[in-house]
Amino acid sequence: MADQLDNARDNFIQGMSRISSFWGFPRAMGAIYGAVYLSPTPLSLDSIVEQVGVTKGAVSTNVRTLERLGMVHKRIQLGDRKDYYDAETDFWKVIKGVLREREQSEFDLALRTVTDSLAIVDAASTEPSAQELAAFYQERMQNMQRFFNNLDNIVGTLLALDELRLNSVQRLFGKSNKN
Amino acid sequence: MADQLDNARDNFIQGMSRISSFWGFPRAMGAIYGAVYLSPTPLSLDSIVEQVGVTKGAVSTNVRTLERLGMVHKRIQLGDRKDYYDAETDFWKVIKGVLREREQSEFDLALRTVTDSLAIVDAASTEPSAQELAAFYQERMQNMQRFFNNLDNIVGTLLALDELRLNSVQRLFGKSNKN
DNA sequence: TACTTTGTTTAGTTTATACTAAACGTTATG
DNA sequence: CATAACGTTTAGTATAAACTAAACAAAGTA
Repeated sequence: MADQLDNARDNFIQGMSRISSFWGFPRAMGAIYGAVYLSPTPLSLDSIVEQVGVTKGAVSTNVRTLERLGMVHKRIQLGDRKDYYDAETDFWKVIKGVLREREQSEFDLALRTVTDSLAIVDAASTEPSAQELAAFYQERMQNMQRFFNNLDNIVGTLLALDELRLNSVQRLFGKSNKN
Repeated sequence: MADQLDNARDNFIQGMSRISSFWGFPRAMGAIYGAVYLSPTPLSLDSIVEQVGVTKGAVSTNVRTLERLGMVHKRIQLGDRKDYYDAETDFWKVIKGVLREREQSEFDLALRTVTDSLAIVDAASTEPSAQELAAFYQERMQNMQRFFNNLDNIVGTLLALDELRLNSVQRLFGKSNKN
């Protein structure tokens, strides 16, 4: 029966919203993705409002970030002023989108923080009185800096490879989610 | 001069607290790790309070979760009632700890959510009227389920390999952060 | 031109949560 | 036994962020 399916869909949407919130995104964002993901046809903004149960404003902003992350795609239809959205079903792409976002925004800010602090230590390291402490700070900070650099390179490489359609992650782990 | 070093340390601590908050952890947690990480000797709870500038209660709770994640280690000294903490400096271990925490807690809850929804659909799939929609739901949900399973296996494998001291990630990408 | 229909923006409210302040339990010590 | 030294717990507060409600802009239509 159809209400059973609705039941399943609601349950799924609720789960997605929980996962979303767990990974630091708004609850509504996951819910919206869940609704779009379970729709056979692209959904209009109002349909999403209806299915998810949040206001138009919330859907508007959240669907925009979803599109920026590449998790949904806007489909415009000729002669129809509404915007329709369907879901990205390649989850590696989804992860890639999230990684890219975080990479750019605050990922190398971590690096910059460490580099800045290190520069301050370097400037003070000539003073003999606190020399051993300065050396210790330098060692620790350099270790962290190295690590962040490595991580940055790894992520950057993965993204770049994927850009070349080689899709390294799938190669590494066996792509069992192609559709 | 020493206040220059203090300056560098404060800057570093502040940066760590920002990174922490960005990844969904309390700000104080990152700050505490930063303070401990930059200390040549294990720090008592009160020293942390002094350096970070939050209350004892906050340090108490945050340092406990830090220890659960394996990011700091408690060092007790004979004849001293205070607890001392030093930092885990192997950042792969740190990541491993965070991954393990998230893996256990809410990671397979995601899986369970999808599985549950799928079960509901399966139960309703005998009804002929909504058959094609049910089939669509099944396909989508199964795809996601497969993906989560793969991801779970990958993470589990990496953790298990690391458990065997093979430290697969370092092998894969070249370990330049050994100390 | 006036009126709909769509999506966006904004001001205000709600909510979750990290943190503070202080009480508390426990164990040592005079 | 009383007091002190630690760490934990709890009740309350502050704050950040997501969401609501409503005004708004844009662009088509009568």
